[in-house]
Amino acid sequence: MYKPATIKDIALALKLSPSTVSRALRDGYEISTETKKLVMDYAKQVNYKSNPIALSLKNRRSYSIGIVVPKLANSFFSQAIAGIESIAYERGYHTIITQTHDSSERELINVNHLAQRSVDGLLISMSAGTSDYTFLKTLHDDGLPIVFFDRIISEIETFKVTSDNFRGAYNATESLIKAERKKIALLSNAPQLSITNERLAGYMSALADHNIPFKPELIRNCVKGGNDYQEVEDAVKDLLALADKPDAIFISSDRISISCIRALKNLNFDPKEIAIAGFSNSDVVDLLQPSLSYVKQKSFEMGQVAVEMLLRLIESKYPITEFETRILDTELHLIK
Amino acid sequence: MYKPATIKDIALALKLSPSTVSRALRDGYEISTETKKLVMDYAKQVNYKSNPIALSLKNRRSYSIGIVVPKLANSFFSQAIAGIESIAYERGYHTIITQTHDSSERELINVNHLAQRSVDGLLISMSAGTSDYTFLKTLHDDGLPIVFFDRIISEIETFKVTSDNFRGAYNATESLIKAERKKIALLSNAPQLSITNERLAGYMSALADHNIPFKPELIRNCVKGGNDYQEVEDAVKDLLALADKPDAIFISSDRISISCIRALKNLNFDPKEIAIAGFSNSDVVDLLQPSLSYVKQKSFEMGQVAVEMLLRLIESKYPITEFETRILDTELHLIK
DNA sequence: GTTCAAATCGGCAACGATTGCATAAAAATT
DNA sequence: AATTTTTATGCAATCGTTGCCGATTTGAAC
Repeated sequence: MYKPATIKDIALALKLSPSTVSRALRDGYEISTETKKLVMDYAKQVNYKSNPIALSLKNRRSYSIGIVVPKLANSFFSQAIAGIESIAYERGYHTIITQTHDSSERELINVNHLAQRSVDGLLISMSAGTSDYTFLKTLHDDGLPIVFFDRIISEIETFKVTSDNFRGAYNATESLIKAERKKIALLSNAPQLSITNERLAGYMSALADHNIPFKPELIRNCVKGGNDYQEVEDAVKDLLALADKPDAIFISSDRISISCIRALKNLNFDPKEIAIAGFSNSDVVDLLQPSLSYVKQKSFEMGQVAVEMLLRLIESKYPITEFETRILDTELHLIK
Repeated sequence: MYKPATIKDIALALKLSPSTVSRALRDGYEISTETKKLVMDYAKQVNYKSNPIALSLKNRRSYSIGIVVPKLANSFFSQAIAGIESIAYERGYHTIITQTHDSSERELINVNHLAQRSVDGLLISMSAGTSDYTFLKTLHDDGLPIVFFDRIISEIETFKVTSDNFRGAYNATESLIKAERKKIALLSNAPQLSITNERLAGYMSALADHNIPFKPELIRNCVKGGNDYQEVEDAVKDLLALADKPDAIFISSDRISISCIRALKNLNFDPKEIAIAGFSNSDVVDLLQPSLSYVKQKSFEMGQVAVEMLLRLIESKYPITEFETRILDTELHLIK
């Protein structure tokens, strides 16, 4: 049975009271130098480490923050987490990472687990499956600091950070137009996500600005967000079977972009026939064949911004009522 | 300030004692039906959830397990984590994921944090940078259940699970030989890792079995394990500048495989001139150009096996002294 | 010699939940 | 009516730590 040394053990061994040991370890002014040395030496000897669980219980502060993302296998999120950690560690906080696999049940469980494990705050990017936010609203109303990133929601007023999805989608779509493409299809993500709608708006706006009529029949929603390859392949097959076949596809999500590339390869389509552009933060996107022009989000920076907002909330002495939503711009990488 | 409802709050509101409330909530046989209903209804009303921190403190059991991996952005590890979660959740355990970025300092901090947060056990795949295992040995000797997966060590006796790295490397190397390649270079990982040496042995054995002389000058160690692209590009450039230039490269690590592909592309090498085969669990490896024959590990299964071993350790009533090291076979995917 | 203050240290309580033991009240038995 | 049994509930300790108050000792000042 794993049982680390406690203050009581030290007190017993040294015939002191637990309070004295505690103060000696924290270098309290009321303890004599000899006692301090005695305690500290013995503590080192038995490898004493203060128990954060007991401290959490007493202080309701844990110096750890919870992270909830849909999928770690998604490069965007692992990059954002790296950004979060880079700041959090520096400021003395630990991170506890959980993933939901885009399931709202899992999300509910993970969030509650983190909240009850007394994390000091929560960084969350919403799952595609979630439409009921009351569990988050309850926690937030009870005073748990929460910051949303990337997949944000409007139902809760707090700090948020996301990408300029509108402009990213606009630019990518425009790049296809400038490459002489006229019939640009859209492979879209789950419709309840903020990013889905912003990207759709960017796509439509680019079409409008270039006097290309918007055709709803060129849009396919992949509600499983690329977690299900077959759904994407079916959508692609469907699009390419249209009488008025599209000559380009804009893909509004990372995982769907990958699946679309695979579908085009499996269906043996000529890359010249179909141009593709899409959102992707994959670190190998430049090595993929067929190749993809891609919109890259500033994932690492987004993680950093999010955690800085959260620490502001956590460490503020007075309740904060003025919130900000930061929008980070995106980078368009063209590939001929 | 975030402050969820406690048993005391309920007791006060209902004019009962905390003990009665506790027993009513756990459906104790000694509590009258009316009292139970009263308590349960009120608990639901104020959204009462038992505080796992308090329980951890009392029971020294948290029903959560700690996971320590080098890098989440590495597909192998995110797949293994998914495997771990698939079993852990089913058995009522939570997971706490941390990454070390292959830094042994970070590893030490994360492991200690998890141990003190009273996880019931630890699943760990070692960082490339670690050579001193005393911190783990101390925890293990103190009774903390630990299971190693993938990057295992021999210094601590416990359950372990890894891939058949020898055979994977052997088969991949042999496939290059069968494709008429005679001068096969090796891009290798950090030498203190178990997997590095096993894969090196497989490579050498395949050469020997086919009467190809082993040439040390064809081996390059990338000690940063592909975390540093430049290191890999330099190694590749160096190999291709040899007078007796290799006609194939076997790459013994996931991240290095990707970097090597990028290097070959950046250096504009003719794919026909250099055949490559390597370990990779990337989910887009089949879409990469130049293409790669790859050895895929059973990552998901490995996570499942590891967590099952850990739960055996955790839930065993008596100390376990007979340990097992499971070896999972690998899959070779050939690409012409 | 008396009073007071500083220097050290111990004891108690509390954080939230559980549980063995004791106790109270009500019901059943004699 | 007295006693036992059943039923329901409260008390106190526990986990590890720390804040607060009180106690003791020592020395100095008057």
